Amino acid sequence: MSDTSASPVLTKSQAARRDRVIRAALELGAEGGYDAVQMRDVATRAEVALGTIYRYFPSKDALLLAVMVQWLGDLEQRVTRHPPAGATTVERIMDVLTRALRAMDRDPRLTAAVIGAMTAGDPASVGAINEVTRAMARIMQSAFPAEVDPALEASAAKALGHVWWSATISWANGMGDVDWVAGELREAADLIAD
Amino acid sequence: MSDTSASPVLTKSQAARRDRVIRAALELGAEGGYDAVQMRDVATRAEVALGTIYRYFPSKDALLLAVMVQWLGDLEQRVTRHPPAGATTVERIMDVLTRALRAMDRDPRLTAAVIGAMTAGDPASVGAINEVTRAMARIMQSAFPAEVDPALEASAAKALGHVWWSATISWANGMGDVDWVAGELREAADLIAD
DNA sequence: CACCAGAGTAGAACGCGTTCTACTCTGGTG
DNA sequence: CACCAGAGTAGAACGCGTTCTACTCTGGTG
Repeated sequence: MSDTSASPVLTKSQAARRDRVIRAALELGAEGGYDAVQMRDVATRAEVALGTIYRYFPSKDALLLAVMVQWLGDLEQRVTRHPPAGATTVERIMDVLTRALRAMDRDPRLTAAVIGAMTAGDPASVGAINEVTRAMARIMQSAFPAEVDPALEASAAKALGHVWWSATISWANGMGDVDWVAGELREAADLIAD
Repeated sequence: MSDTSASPVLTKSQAARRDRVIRAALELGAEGGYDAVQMRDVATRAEVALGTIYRYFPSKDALLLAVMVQWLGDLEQRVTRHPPAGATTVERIMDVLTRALRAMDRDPRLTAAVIGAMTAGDPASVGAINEVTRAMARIMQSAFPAEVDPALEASAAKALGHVWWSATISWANGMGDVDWVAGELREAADLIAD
């Protein structure tokens, strides 16, 4: 699901190793942000040789992206289980986005680390980034009522996705807090969602 | 203009040195992108000691940001000299943005390098990033007719700025070409500009 | 069981951003 | 002119991502 390459199915102990590595990166990132995720430390904490990490992930950024993919998968599950609430489309959109924002705000250092990885332009990460983008779009679409013109809805979801993405990057770079991001999103949602 | 810190006014030879450094970074970036802008090479090409670069710019990213600030200053001047053309607001917006896009497309490696620097989350760069954002907003506002409600106009310009920024980052990361960015922008502009 | 491919390990090595050291040059002040 | 602060220089050194080397372990096949 998160592996676009022809992954030859991991053995149980391999999957466990991969998970340990992701968790170690996640913990270090939550504690100290991007710079604190040092590959030597990840290796130590995951009880794995440094070289082994590179067997599973082509780079530090790819590893952090894997963290994000897992995180987004969790969010999507939650949204599926608890569909967005609200009378108007704008309210429902804001409900979904606010949930995502809250989750990000819980581990700001980690989120910033992951966003940094996504925007670093590592060619090896393009696949993972696409996956993230699509997941975000799916999550957002669940906020639109069923009877809206699909083309228009896709446009609106895409535009809002851009606003989301841009504002989140700014936030990760230290300008404005979560409320600012929410404000930008609401302003755009008012403008766009008829 | 680009220095928020209390810069004690550069001497002529200092300004020249600073310019040589920026130009060297610009050239290397245009030739080979972010990775090709190596500080040792910048120093050599600018005929300056490695340490001297760090007297002017706190980091590689800050240096690349200075490149972008200069670039945007140029764009703003051009737009002021040749105001955006077009009968409708959407057309005028697209005119401005297309000009910026063309300029970016002329040096894709450099642009990607600069975008990479902007999204790297270096705290020392926040000032420069704010400056870039404001310049972009100013440039965009020149495309709106004078009689529009200023609050609405500001919202629209901000939202479009987000779309611009997000799409450009995606482009810099290798997904979609300039036409894709233009498409995303037009779609959003149609949606937003009444 | 004997064997082998290839996954994992410890740790050295490399590359490039950044910092530091020891020195020289420059341009303003008495 | 004598002097000094601090800007500039050459190059060593450091830190961390990434790669490489030489070796061991593991789990599947005859």
